[in-house]
Amino acid sequence: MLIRTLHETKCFAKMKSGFEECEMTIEQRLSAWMAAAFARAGVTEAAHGSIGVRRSQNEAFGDYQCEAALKVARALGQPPRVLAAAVQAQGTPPGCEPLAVAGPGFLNLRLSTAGLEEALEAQAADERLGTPPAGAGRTVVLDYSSPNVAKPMHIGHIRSTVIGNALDRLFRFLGYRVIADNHVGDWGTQFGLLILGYRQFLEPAALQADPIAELERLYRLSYERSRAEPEWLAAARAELVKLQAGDADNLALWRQFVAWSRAEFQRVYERLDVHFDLERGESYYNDKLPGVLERLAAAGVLEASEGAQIVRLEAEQLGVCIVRKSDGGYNYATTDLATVLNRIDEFNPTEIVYVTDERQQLHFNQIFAVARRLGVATTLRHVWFGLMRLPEGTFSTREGNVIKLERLLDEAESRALALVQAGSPELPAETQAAIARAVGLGAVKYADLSQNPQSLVTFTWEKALALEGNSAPYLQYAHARIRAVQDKYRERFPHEDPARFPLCVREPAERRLALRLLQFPDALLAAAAQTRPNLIADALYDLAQTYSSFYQTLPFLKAPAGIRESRLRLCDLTARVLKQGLNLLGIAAPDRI
RNA sequence: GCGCCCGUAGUUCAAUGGAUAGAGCGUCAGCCUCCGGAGCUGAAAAUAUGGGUUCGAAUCCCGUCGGGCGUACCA
Repeated sequence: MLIRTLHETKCFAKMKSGFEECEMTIEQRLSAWMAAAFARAGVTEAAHGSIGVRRSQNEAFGDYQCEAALKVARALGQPPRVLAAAVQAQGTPPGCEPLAVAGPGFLNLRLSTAGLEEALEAQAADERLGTPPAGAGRTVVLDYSSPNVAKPMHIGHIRSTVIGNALDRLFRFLGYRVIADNHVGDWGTQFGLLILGYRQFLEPAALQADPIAELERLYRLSYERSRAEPEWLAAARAELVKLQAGDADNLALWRQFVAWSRAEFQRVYERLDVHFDLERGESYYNDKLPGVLERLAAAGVLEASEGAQIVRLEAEQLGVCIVRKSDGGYNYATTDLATVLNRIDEFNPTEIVYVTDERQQLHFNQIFAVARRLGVATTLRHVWFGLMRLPEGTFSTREGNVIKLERLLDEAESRALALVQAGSPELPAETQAAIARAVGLGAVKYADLSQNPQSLVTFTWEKALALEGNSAPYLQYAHARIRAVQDKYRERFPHEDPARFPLCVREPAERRLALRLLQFPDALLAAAAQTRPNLIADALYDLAQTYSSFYQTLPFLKAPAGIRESRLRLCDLTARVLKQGLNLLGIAAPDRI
């Protein structure tokens, strides 16, 4: 598991004595207290399972709630409210008001004003905004994006890239050592067709203008012909065999294809602000494939069937996994196994995480099962996401209904630019363009990251480019507005420093904001544990909404001295959380938009 | 056929088995003498369907209907 269980986290926090306050989130601290209180009342986690608190959905029920009394009452033969009352009698958690027993047996917790203020001061003083180093000492290899050579990156690629990159940033922030690897599809049967197509149909002018578009066209032509002419297909296979045997001409051509593609990918990654530690394509593992077969044979799991070499996985309901084709060639299962083994040897990771679409579930389940047969103990996880499709159906290179990723980004930027020009005509054009890039790109990324990765998404321009409501620009706007307030404060009170004043949380709007701020670290832990960046997006949107309401309700600059500074500090902390959260999603938060 | 996933307001999405199912867009009604209206406040509006488990189900189990994906040599 990426994130330890709550119990383990508690132990971890205790080991680092002296830092307890910073090593645990509010929710973890209250959960630990609650588990101890239940233990004193005779109910242990060992006997009854994990006991903790969760944030309340409804503020009428306090800030946090515990429903453990309801869950274990039956096993104890006690009415839940009696048990809850017994826990209530154990005392009051630090920083809280006395426990309340409510409804059928809920225990409701409300942070005291002093407790809230103290926790907020600690968060404000912490560069990491109160986030525990949950990944310290752990290594994760993160495999994402992985486009195919000779094909343009289209909007179907954005999910793996953007979701994977958000997880990448999140894990790093949590203290993991992350090895982000772009497992580019640069080897395989498509190259036979491509080489043949290149020799037959190439238009040099088109190649010069846009190499990838031309390669894609060549591939499509060659593919179509292969379906009609068996001889063409056979010729393509022959070119592939030559390539794999190291034929100099074919190898040179292949290298050129890869180079063109990589240049194009790189251009997109730069725009997306996505960076990898490794970009090992499938070809990297080419010479390691025979070794995989040897290991499988040595483990006694290899079997011949219909001319192919397979591993039977019927026991796991996973069918059979072909590791060597009947023509002697290796396939992607072999490559992925070699990749697993290589990553373990080289990086000794705690776990390896793959971010791909849902269609590869069976494939990875097979790979993981075979790896276990080879004695691999490393945690292997497939984080899959739903396909992206168009209203009229699935993308298909052959049908030519793909939308290039770069076109989407261009469109996003130009729409954002129009807004910036209208809203901030006084800014220099260069600044406007930079803001438009941040806003447009943010909108595109956020559209993907703000929903559950596993849901199937239907692409629409309207949704992908939303600039208001639950969108990145809304968050960026909230952030920029805070920076403007701070500027104005410095202008009017040049000799004051808000940091010298305590935070006070008195008004309901302040209290709500304070709670949202303190819940940010828990959202990060949940997002990592569930590998769902949308939990970060949800928390940020909730925070920004709460902030906007706070902003409308209470005066800052016109508030009495002291209150004024406290509110400025709340603004500052909100801006920091928004900026950090957006950064984890790969979205910039400019000071002006 | 078998396997995986999904059906939530008009629409696009939320909701770690918990209390009154939340948002965006759209619709309707309000809010700029004040710190940025890309904003705020309010209203109408939803768990496909039938059973079951549970103190409690959108969530877990079974059936039905509807949709997506996969299912031996593409990756």
